[in-house]
Amino acid sequence: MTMLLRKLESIATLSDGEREAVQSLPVRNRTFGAGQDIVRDGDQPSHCCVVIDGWLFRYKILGEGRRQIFSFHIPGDTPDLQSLHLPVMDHSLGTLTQASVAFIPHESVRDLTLRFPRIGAVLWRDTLIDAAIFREWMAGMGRKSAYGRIGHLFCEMYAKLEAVGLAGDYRCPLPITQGELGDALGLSNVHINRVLQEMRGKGLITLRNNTLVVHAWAELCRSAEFDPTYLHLQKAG
Amino acid sequence: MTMLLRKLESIATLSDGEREAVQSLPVRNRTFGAGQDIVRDGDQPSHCCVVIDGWLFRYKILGEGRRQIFSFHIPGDTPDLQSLHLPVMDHSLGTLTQASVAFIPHESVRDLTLRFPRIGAVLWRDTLIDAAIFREWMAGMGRKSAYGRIGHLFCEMYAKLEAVGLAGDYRCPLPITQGELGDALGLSNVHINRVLQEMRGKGLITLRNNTLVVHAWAELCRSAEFDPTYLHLQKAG
DNA sequence: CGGACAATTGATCTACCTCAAAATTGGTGG
DNA sequence: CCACCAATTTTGAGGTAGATCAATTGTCCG
Repeated sequence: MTMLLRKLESIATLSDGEREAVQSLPVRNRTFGAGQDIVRDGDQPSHCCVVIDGWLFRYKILGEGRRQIFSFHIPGDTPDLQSLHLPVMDHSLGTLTQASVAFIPHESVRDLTLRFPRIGAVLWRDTLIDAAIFREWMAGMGRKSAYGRIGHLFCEMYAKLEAVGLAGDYRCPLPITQGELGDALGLSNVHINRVLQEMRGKGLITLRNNTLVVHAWAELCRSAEFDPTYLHLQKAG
Repeated sequence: MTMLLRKLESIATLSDGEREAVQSLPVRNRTFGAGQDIVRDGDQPSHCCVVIDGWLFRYKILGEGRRQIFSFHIPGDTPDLQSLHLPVMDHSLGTLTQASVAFIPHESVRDLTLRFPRIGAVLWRDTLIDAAIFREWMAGMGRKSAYGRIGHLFCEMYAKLEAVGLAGDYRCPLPITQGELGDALGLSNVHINRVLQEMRGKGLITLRNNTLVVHAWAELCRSAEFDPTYLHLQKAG
């Protein structure tokens, strides 16, 4: 459970007892290939999960092949905490890349939050940040241009990766296809492609081999109206 | 605190002790005119709030007069629980109509959740449903037509109002202007107007005097792809 | 009765979509 | 190491849902 611990400690400072309790959680690890579902819309999961390695994403299928992607998840994330309190899934969780995922029984997590309310608060807080990110995406889809939305997603993913030590130097992994970007941002893959070329043309970014390099961070943030406040990256009081 | 109690009991059955603890919360009531801010982007609130009467909404201002509305709130809602764990606001909360709002100090709510973890779980659950609604709006803004989005919002508001006894008979209050609908759904007020006329023309709905009447519920749900699962209206186990 | 706000209408424009094909890329087995 | 397959990216050519701008009309109150 090192990954979960690292995530929790990035959010709040834990006592020895808390740390030990987290480490003694009964965890079962599983690996998945790319493009597999971990939990499906309508399921009633009995476990929460923590991303150990690889990327996951949450999505929902609408009719006629339409798909909306809600979030991308990186190592340390707990993309499925909601099933702790909402028994039936209203969306799906799948892998973007090959991934290693740790599963913890709901019962153990509930017990943990009862014995250590501060850990409960940290997990609750995590789901609130999740919601804050949803709001930010909503603002993008409702009121920003394709250019602004794409730039914003790049800023967000870089900031999140950097915060857990998986990126730096304005360079980060980004194993997301243009089609997936479109389904996340409410755009077509064709239009994503054209806007990416425009951003490349301006020398703002490079995106190749699943790697994003931002050549002009300040300019990217400005044009995407990116303000990281909503990520609430600072530690909790 | 009758309103909060009613809301909590609509979600889970409370014990006598829990009920009493909720009722003895130190509450301060305030009334607001229409169009006033209750909490602003950047604030660090010290209280949570519960809607007693009237409608609220959450929103964020982007540049150049653009605004994104994230949610509408009706009596019984707790639109500001996130400030309990995220000290600085990343959006604003304002009134849509004249409204009466109850404020409870964060400290008291935290204390309540410590003494009665089940209440904490219910509140946490409430914020998770909030996030589920955000996801549903995202899916609408990303992948649905204006027609589908508007219809979906009508279904959602009716379902939420009906669940707390504020609507029935396919008729409900809806004190939302066409401009506000547009800012919620990522559309212009002009287009909202035209789509509403189309829905009226088909005999689907009536919307006048801040009152919505749905004449063909099943057809509206179908055309909006509305499935209430995401509202998680059933009581918690 | 007047003033402000909300709804409606008309005309024009454009950001982004759809469809379809071609070019690239990356992974795989031989 | 190469050839090949499938998935992705890229390009081109229309098409359209919804935006913008600017009146006009309607409605609600004080």
